[in-house]
Order: sequence, then structure tokens, then C-alpha cells
Amino acid sequence: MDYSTAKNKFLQTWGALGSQWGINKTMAQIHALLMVSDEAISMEDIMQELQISRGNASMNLRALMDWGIVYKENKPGERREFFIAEKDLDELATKIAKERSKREIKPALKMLKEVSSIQANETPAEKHFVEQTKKLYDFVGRADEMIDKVTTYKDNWLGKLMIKLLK
Amino acid sequence: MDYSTAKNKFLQTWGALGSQWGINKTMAQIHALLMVSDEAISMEDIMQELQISRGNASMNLRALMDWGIVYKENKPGERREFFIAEKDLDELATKIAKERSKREIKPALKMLKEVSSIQANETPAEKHFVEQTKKLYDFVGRADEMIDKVTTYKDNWLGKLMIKLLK
DNA sequence: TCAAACTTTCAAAAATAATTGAAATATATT
DNA sequence: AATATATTTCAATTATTTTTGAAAGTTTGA
Repeated sequence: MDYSTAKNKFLQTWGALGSQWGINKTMAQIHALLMVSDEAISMEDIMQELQISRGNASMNLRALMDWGIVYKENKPGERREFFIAEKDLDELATKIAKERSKREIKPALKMLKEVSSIQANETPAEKHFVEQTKKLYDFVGRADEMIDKVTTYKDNWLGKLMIKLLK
Repeated sequence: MDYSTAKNKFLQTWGALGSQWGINKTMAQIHALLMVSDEAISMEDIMQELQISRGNASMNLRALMDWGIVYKENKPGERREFFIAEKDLDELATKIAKERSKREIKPALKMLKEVSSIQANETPAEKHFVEQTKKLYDFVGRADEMIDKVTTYKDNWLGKLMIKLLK
């Protein structure tokens, strides 16, 4: 397999993986492209490489910067903007985890807290509803916390020890 | 907030959360409905409660059973089928993790192995591509492994210790 | 074996999400 | 200030995903 084929395969598969996890395919692909590029890339080049429109490129680059995993880079003497990706994978994972937690998990937790706090009457149905949503609240809360801890401490000694122990 | 409002809010929000993580909204909602129900539910009742068609209910129940997180239950003297959800949340998380790993992560790993194995020439671009995809391969592989271990051992003493230590 | 009760399948329709492209806006240069 | 270059916005279009519903299939029991 040659470089160009490999690169295409990578961009293609990474985009599909993104989709499967609720991330816009183009967004995943732009990030993938920046990840494997040895230098900053202009919007023009991104459009060219992924065959996408200017609007699409602009919007998804904005989203990636909002996530904190892509940065602008200004080249001296160059008018247009260049982009680079966060390449430290631990840092990347941490940012993605924190962002998804904030945007998606935390609101779900809030809802679980609310609905599990209703005054249930004596029927089995209502009692069970409260019981289950309480359990779900505890569980999701713990999982969210754990992901946060695991990503935060991934590169320190404690984390390394744990990860080793888990092997 | 009364029971019916709370239940609706739960089903609604859980469905949205599913969507955000690449899971069919109805599939997430059927599972949610079964999770908080104190008894097995017929397809008819699921259709009724979520206001969905027979085909939709049938297909998504099939998918949930393929994931191994919903089971059929036969009531004596009853012709039609009833459904119950896996209610042990550790077990649920384990099954979801294993299934997503198998369907989505493993194929991505396979691709990363392939594309990072190309014979790169001396250009910085090709060298960097191989370097990055190799790193990605290692990282995704480790993450995949860790999720597997964490979920598998979640309810034994080792896991409990770790989780406590991570607090 | 037949018919009633129930479930599955899948092509067509509907709903949702992503993308385009051109006008508007912003920024830099002369 | 005027012009050129670059970026953003967003209504309209296109693509993708989900849902429907009726026909086909299956199972049970009379």
C-alpha cells in the first residue's frame, strides 16, 4: 500500500468511526488530516484534500477549535490562517472526555437527579421507576467521575501504576 | 413533578443522549422504558408508550437483543412476547463496551495497523504519517484494553480498590 | 389443516443532519 | 479610503438515517 492510499484509508475510516460515535464525519476527518500532517495546513488545502466546500471547512474548524483540539497558527508574511491539531494523545483524550462530559453527561445527570426525586406513590411501577433512576444516577455519576480521573491522571505515576495493574 | 412527567422526561432525555453517542434514539428509548419498568412489556405496549410503529419496535427490539441487553420473556398462557432489560448496570456497561469495541474499535485498530505499516520514504510528510498512525494505534489499543479491563473487573475486589484509589 | 394471533421484513416516505455556495463580514495592504 | 484577500454566516439543497405500514412469514391451537 502506498502513502496516498494509506492516507485516504485513514481519513475515510476515521471519519466513519467519528460518525458511529456521534461526531460529524467531516469534523473527524479534518482533525485526522491535521493529526497526520507534519505542518500547519491552510483552509484551502483542507478543502482540496477532503473535497469539501469552504463553508463546511470553516464551520468544522470552528467546532474543532471550540473543542480545544485544533489551533490556529499564523505564518509570518502569510495573510491566510493555518491550522494544527493537538497531537498529544493523552491531552486530546482528556479534552474530548471533559467536553463530552460537560455537554452530554452532565445534563443527563441533572435530569436523572430530577426525575429520581419525585414523590413516588405506593404502586410498584412508581417505586421501581424511582429506584432505577436513582441507580442510574449513581452509576452514570461514578462512570463520569472515573473517566475524568483516568484521563486526568493518565500520565502521572499513580495513573501509570493503575493502568499497569489493570493489565 | 409527577410520575408521568418524570417518565416522559427520562425517556426523552435518554433518547437524546443515545443519539449524541451514535445510538438510534428509539433503540435507546425502548431500552430506557424497559429499564424503569417493574414488569416485562409487550411490543404492543412499547408501541403505545413511545408512539412508534410496529416495524420500528420490532427492528429495535431485535437490535437490543443482538446487543445482549434485552431479553424475551414468555408468559405462560400468553401468546405474544414480552421483553425485559438487563438491569444490572455493571453488566450493561460491560456488554455495551464489549460490543462497541468489537464492532467499531477493533476494525479501526486493524486499519491503523495496516496504514502505519507502509514503507514510508524519506519525506517528512510520509515519515510523520507513519509515526502518528503508529502512536494512534498504540493509544487506541491501550484505551480499548483499559475499558475492557475496567468493565470486566468492575465488581471484584481489585476493581473496587482501583476505583476507590482513583477518587 | 386451517385460521387467528402475532412478528418480521423491506420498499417507500418522512425526518434529520450535513453540505453547499454566494452574500455579508472582517482583515490586511497600498 | 479604497481595494484585495480571506473568513464567516446561513438559507437552500443534498445526503443520510430513521420510521412507517402493509405484505409476507411464523407460530399456536382448534
